[in-house]
Amino acid sequence: MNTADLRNIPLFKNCKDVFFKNIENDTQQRPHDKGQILFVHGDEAERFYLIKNGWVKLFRETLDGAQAVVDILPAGHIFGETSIFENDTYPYSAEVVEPSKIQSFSLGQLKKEIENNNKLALSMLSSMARYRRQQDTEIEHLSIQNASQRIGCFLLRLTNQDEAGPLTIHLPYDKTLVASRLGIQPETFSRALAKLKDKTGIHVKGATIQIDSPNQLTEYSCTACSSKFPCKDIKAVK
Amino acid sequence: MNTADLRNIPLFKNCKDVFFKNIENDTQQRPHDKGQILFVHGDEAERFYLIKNGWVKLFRETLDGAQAVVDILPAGHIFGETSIFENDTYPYSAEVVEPSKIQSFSLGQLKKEIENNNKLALSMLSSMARYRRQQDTEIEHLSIQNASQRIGCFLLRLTNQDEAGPLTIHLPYDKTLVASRLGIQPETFSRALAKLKDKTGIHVKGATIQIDSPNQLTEYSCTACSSKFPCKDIKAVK
DNA sequence: CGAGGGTTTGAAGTGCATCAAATAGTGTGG
DNA sequence: CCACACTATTTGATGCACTTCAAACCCTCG
Repeated sequence: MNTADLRNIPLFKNCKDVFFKNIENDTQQRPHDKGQILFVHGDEAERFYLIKNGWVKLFRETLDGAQAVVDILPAGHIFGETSIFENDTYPYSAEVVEPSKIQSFSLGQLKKEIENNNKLALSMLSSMARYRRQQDTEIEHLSIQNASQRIGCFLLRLTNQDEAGPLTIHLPYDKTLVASRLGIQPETFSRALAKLKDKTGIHVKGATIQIDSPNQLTEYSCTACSSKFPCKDIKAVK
Repeated sequence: MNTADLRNIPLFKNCKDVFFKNIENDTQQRPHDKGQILFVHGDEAERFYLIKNGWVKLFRETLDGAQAVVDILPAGHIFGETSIFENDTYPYSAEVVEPSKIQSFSLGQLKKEIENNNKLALSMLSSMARYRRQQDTEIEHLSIQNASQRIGCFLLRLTNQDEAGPLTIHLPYDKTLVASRLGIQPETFSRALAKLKDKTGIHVKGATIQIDSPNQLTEYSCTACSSKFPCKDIKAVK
């Protein structure tokens, strides 16, 4: 895969060359190691980021050290861009979870463009609405689904949600990370996945999971969700 | 209190008289009884709503009957307006929980205005960003705070968050509703509130709660939250 | 091969849900 | 103003789900 480009982000589909020229004028790109913190929740925000390749975890942390994972993003995604509506502070912390190449851009430029380009403002509204839909669903899942159902739901959203027949998927990142993404402890994740195996006949071998009957999985998980499957809006990896 | 008016909604602060004239051209208002359903998640959305007085619960429901409360809104709030970014379907159901007067407006008019008035688009972006902040916090609370901490947090967000001394508040609606709002069962709510009483020295008498030491409450609840108190952004009743 | 991280398993404890029933509170009609 | 009906809230008893702590296992990679 080629590295990601700002021009391919749906959010910017209505932006003209001038915008890209301007914003690329003030850009930085560098490789980051696993574990590196890009910024911390509450930091003053001057730049937004594009993942050229790798993975980035967005999270929030409490005083007593507990962590809530907001999202885990793959290449092609931007983050930190909403800070312009958050008093110019980052609404979460960002940590690189795989060796990654990450590019950053000026938030000021973006802000200027949004204020003058109604099309961009509308795109941003759409993208925030999509995010909102996902968060609403996330809240619902946290309060209604049990651990196994959440895992099942996550697996289904990793598929293209079209095929009825057997299919094989790979977890996009460590089980521990998947667990944190779903608000589950690693130990519980392991046990809950075993339970899911019992209930839905999936086969697990390391990070590879074979789903013989997607129906059985939707039966098990989507019963405890208000969205009807397929739910392409709320993919596990967007 | 007077009944709420569209012109006082922050979202519309940058709209001209023409807009209000147009939109008020196509308006309906009527009283609703407790328990009435205004629309259901997934319904085609043609109108958005303003609560003139009363209370409205927004929620989602799963196949097996479980319910996740999205929010509970007082007079002066609009809802359903984001449907224009959700394929013109409502992203939640709405139920009147107190006898209420509710006014509705054309989503088409709103959409037209947003597409032509960049100021309005920007206001909407701000308002969606605020919502997003609240949702992020909600997710964090659900996965990190225990029931008593969530209640404590809720109580604190009912206050004006300024005074250090003793203060008295009233629950804005039934304890059962508060419980559902916080994703807690009524029985658990009752017990968790009792526990909170022990831990923080608050006094509870019906819907009236006296907080002798707000500090003790923040100590107890805000330790398990990533936002620092005061957190006026994420009020319990907005 | 050995070190280290990721993953699983075991044992025990905690918190919340559930079901059932008692109690408090509110509004109604007599 | 009282008794009744109905709802909201509390209390008790029990079970299940998830967490925690500890230890074993497994896999990968130098």
